[in-house]
This record gives sequence, C-alpha cells and structure tokens, in this order.
Amino acid sequence: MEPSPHILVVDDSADIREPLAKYLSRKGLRISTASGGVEMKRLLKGNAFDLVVLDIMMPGEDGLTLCRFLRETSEMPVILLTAMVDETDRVVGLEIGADDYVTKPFSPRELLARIRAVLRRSRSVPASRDAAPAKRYRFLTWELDGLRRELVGADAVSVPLSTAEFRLLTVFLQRPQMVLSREQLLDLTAGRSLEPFERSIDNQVSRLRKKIEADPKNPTIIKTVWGGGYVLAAQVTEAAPAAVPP
Amino acid sequence: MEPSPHILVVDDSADIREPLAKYLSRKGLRISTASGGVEMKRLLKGNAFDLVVLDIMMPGEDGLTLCRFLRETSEMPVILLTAMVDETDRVVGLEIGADDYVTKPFSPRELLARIRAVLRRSRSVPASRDAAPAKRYRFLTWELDGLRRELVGADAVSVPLSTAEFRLLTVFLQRPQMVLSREQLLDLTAGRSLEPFERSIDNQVSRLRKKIEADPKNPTIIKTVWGGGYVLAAQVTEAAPAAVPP
DNA sequence: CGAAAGTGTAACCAATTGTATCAGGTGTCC
DNA sequence: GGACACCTGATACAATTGGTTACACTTTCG
Repeated sequence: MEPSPHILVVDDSADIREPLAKYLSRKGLRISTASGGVEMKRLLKGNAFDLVVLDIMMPGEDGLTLCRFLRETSEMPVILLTAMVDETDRVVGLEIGADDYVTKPFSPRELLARIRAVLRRSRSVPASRDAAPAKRYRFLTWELDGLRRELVGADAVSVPLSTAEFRLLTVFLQRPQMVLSREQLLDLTAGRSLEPFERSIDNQVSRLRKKIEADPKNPTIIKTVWGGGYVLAAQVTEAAPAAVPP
Repeated sequence: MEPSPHILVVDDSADIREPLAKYLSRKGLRISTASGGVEMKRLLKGNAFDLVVLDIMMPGEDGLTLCRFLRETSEMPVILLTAMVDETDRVVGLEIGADDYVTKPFSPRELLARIRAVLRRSRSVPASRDAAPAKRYRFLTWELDGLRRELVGADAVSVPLSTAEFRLLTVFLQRPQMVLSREQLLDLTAGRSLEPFERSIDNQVSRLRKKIEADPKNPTIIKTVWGGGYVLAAQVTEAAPAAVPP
C-alpha cells in the first residue's frame, strides 16, 4: 500500500544517469534525473523525493556544495557517488552529512542495496516532537491553518476539508503562481506517480473548487493551464502559526 | 557565544563508540565516552553533560537500568540506542523517560539530528529541578499531568483516563502535527505490531475522542488522515511537572 | 468548421473509517 | 468464591472518502 520511494539521481554524465535510472525503475523505484545543480533545484520544488543520489564530481556547481545545500534546506537522505578511491571525499561527504556513499565504479545492485538500507533507516518510527514547519497561509478571504488542518473563511466559519483536499490545497499554497502538472500534484499529495488515464487530480481540484471558489464554474483561485496542469492564481501570505491562547 | 554541548556516549563496543565520537566531534560537539556503567558514573561526577547517548544492550549493568538511574539522579536528556528487533525496549525506554531513541544500525547523521532536536527542546524548556520523568502538556483547554496520569479540563474538572487512553494521548502530545500510522501508534503505545485486520487503535482513538473532543463526530483535536493514520492537530506546550506539596 | 485532445464533474463503487455492541480478562469488595 | 465494575480487543455494520468511469463540454489546430 505504501507508495514506492521516489529517488532523484543527479549526475552530469548521461552514460551513468540513464542506465541507472532504467535499472532502478525496473526494481520498483520511482526515478527522476537531473544533470546538474540547477535542474536538481528545479525538480526539488515540484516534487517530493525520498532520497537523492548525488555525483560528487560534476562540472559547474560541485556535488559537495549541492550536498551541503540539501542538508541545509531539507531532511532528505543523500547518497554520494565518489570517483576517488581516496578517502578524503568520503570523509568530507560524511562530514557534510551524507548518509552513505558508493565509490565508482559501482554495481547498480550495490547502489540499490544502499538506497534500500538508507530508506529503511529513515522510515523508522518518528521519534518525538520536532514540529513540522506547519504554517498558516492567507489568500483572498481564506486562511488555512496548517497546525489545526483547518480552513477558515472571512466570516470565521471553518470549512471542513477532507485529507486529500487539505493536502492539495497545502501543496498549492506552498507554490503560488507555479504551474503544477498532474504528475507533480499527485507526487506531492499522494507520493505516487500518474497512471496512464488517471483523472483523480482533476477530481480533487474540482472538489476543492466547489469549497473555495465563489463560482466554481469560473474559477479564479485555482486556474487551469490547458495542457499543463493547474496554478494557484492568488496572492498568498504566510502567517505565523496560530497564537497560543493564554 | 554559547559553549558547545557536551555529550556523553556510553557503549561497550569501541567499534561504535570511537567513530561516533570522532564524527560528532567534527560536528562541533564536545564528546566524552564511556564503555559501561561504572565509567559513566565516574565521568558524571566530574563533568557536566548536556546529554547522554546510551546503548541499551550492554554486558554488565544494563542500559535500561542506567537510563533509570540517570532519570532518578538528574535532568539530563537521554537518547537510547536500541536494536531494531526489540520493540519492547523502545516502549520501555520512553516509558522510563528517555527523550528519544535511535535504532541500530543508524547513520551518524541521524543520531546527530536527534541529538540536536533533543538539545533544542531541552534548552527551550525552562530548567526544572527535582527529577520528574513525566511532563505536563497543555493543549487547547486541556492539561495532561503525566505525573499523576490525569487529564484536567478548563474548568479544573479532571477526566479519568484509562491506561491505554493515557498512553495514546501521551504519544500524540509528544508528536503534535505528526501523522502517525496505526502501525506506529500501536508500536509506540503497546510495543507490538499491527495484525492484518486489527482495529484496536481506531477504537482507542474513538474512545479518547469521546473524552476530549467537544463534538466527537467532528473531531478538531485528533484528526483522521485518510489512508495514513491520525494527527494531533493542536498546539502543545510543555509545562513543568506539577509541584508536589510536601 | 470538424476532429482530436484535454478538461469538468456527476455518478458509481471499493476501501477505509467510526462506533455500537459483545466477550474475555482483571481487579475489587463482600 | 461470587458479584460487580471496568478495560480492551474483536466484530459487525453504517458512513465517508477518494479513485474510476462516463459523458458533455472546451480548446486547439489543420
């Protein structure tokens, strides 16, 4: 029932990237690839990955720099691909906070084993506290309280949202003005990839519109991008989490 | 400038102790190590530690015993290292008052993250003397007194909770805004794993809701995440344990 | 314009969830 | 020991949720 893990492979060389992606996909993982830092960052915005495989030796933005970036911006596990037999890279890598490393040349099987090991570890029972970055978002007359999972209208009346609706709305609010494909939306809301003729996202959007649009037939908040997906076309301001009652 | 936190790592195996100490040192923590209970107690006398990392499985004086000892003699946060297999250990550990646990095998990075999380938490709570394994949690109009195992409402009326209800609520309060699967909840409350068609957690949640929700049919505190489990959707503040008049 | 592709949404249905009820277990008090 | 209170897991059945399907409607483009 669990969605298959989504892995991002970052390597400048297509000769490594492509076969690797193919192999890992066959093994039941969802794979996206990026050829460098810029592409990686773009993909990170629209998708929810469970792990990043990162080549250290890359032209342009260095792998270690990217690893450090990942560490600073997320909790995502990282596995490094290091070319050197030299220990320095591994040490530096682990120091920066990588979860594991594989030295090139490596067998895909070995990498797969490492990926599974790291995923297993990171999936263990959530320990304690460390509150999620739950925020509040204000848009138009609405306010979504991420802490209480509640949508409140101008008249302070709360509109009940189902789990899927809440997730979808959150995803949009975190990415205003960004066109999101159905594929990305499904990844971000449900962590799975789009099946050939799936229409579930269309339905969720439709259901959500009925709850938040003044006129669902002429949506002004969540707009359709023909052939592209949907956008949240409203200005969003992030508010601090609801104040604690004294 | 804040002095870097001083951590005591207690593990009988040098193969774990040494590299861990090295890694954590590089990350800016001050590390001392002990190979067992005797050495630990000796070090405790001469140093002020901010946190103890404790292996549960050790020859001689058992880790759980040492953890209990720490709880009785100090306020120091404890993170347990437990073997993946034994779920009971985790439950007992948290019950005894450990602040967190990490299951072996673990990545140094994961442990570091847990250490930082626990330190952050322990720093934000005003220090309180007198050993108290159980805390008090305030949420909405409620207050749970972990010491007396009592739930008190706004009107100072106490609502009696059964053992299972108390544990479940505690687990939620320690992880606000965190979606917990039935599997995880059962693990954390009873230390066992979910049988195929088990519904006991649903039942417990339902029973707990009847006691704490204003309208159990439309829960606002413990919300359902369809296909995912349950979340505590309320802000929680930790309070010092209630003073016991002598 | 007309076909093809893309989108909106009502209606349907399988899976998931809420909860009443039941039964076994445990502890208490005579 | 027996009666009773209470707790907790199992079971059953109703309600809800969300994916699927079908069909009408839109947009695009030759």
